[in-house]
Amino acid sequence: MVSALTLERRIADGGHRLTEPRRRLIAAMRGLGDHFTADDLLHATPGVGRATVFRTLRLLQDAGALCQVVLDGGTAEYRLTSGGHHHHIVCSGCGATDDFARCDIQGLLGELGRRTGYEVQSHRLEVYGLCARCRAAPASA
Amino acid sequence: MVSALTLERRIADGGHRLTEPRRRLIAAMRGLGDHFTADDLLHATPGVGRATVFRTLRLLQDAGALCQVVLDGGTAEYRLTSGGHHHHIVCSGCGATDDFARCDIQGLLGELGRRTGYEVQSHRLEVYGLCARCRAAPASA
DNA sequence: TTCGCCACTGCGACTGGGTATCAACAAGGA
DNA sequence: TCCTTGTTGATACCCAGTCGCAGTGGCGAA
Repeated sequence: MVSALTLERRIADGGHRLTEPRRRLIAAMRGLGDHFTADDLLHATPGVGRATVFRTLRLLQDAGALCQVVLDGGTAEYRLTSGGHHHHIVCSGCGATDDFARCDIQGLLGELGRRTGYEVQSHRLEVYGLCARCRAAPASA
Repeated sequence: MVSALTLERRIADGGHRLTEPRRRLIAAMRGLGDHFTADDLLHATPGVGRATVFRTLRLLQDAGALCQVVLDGGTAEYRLTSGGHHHHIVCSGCGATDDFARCDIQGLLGELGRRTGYEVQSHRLEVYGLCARCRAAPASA
């Protein structure tokens, strides 16, 4: 988890202003925990406008402090991150997410580039499964 | 590319009816070529309702004859496929897509499962880059 | 060939997630 | 204190996809 201090510093370091709505959104993100939707955030910060929520989400994404997780059904969630190249493993039972940074598929990507003629630039890898808690209690939500 | 005959047989084999709108949608998919959006399909089949387009897309996805490709920006396109586990490499220049079936990341997934406690069930891998044609003519769209 | 069931249809309203516009506001440097 | 300009909330809009429903037509049975 990324500390709120770091988040605030990232905003300031990016030449952006540290306004009251942004502080409240950051606090709400910490309160919401591991993963949240834009709608969760919207409800957690009454008085902050819808557009501001999405603008701040994009700001933090651009700053590398937040990333979007595509769930199995195609819906999007957000997750605070310490930045850098990484991927997600998502629990299809409870929606919990985890990061993993190691993705040694460079060999695969290299061969793919040679075979298809593409110049590979980036990739997106999402892994779906059941977390330990959901495996222990399959009926939980 | 999958032949229209195969598509029609897949629908019939699944216990579904081969109706006129479905025939027209299949013909349009062939005409649209490699990859298309729901909107392309909608415009290529005037008179066929919006809901029917999406219902038929889902039907073919369920039948394994069609797959959804998530582009770099998060938007979705569709692509006829011969089925089976595979992934996509997408050109960020012209939007062309290619399949690739080989994805030897079982080692990575296995280690990931052990380390995180997840029971890995599935994964989604999309690779982005520039196709040979776009590399040759960078200004093309 | 006709009949009848029910899967399928088009329509149109709706939803969810996100963006655009704009006038008013406020952070923070001079 | 003033001023610039980045940021704000409200609201309308967009896009992709879904839902509900009454009418239609595919296709197996008679």
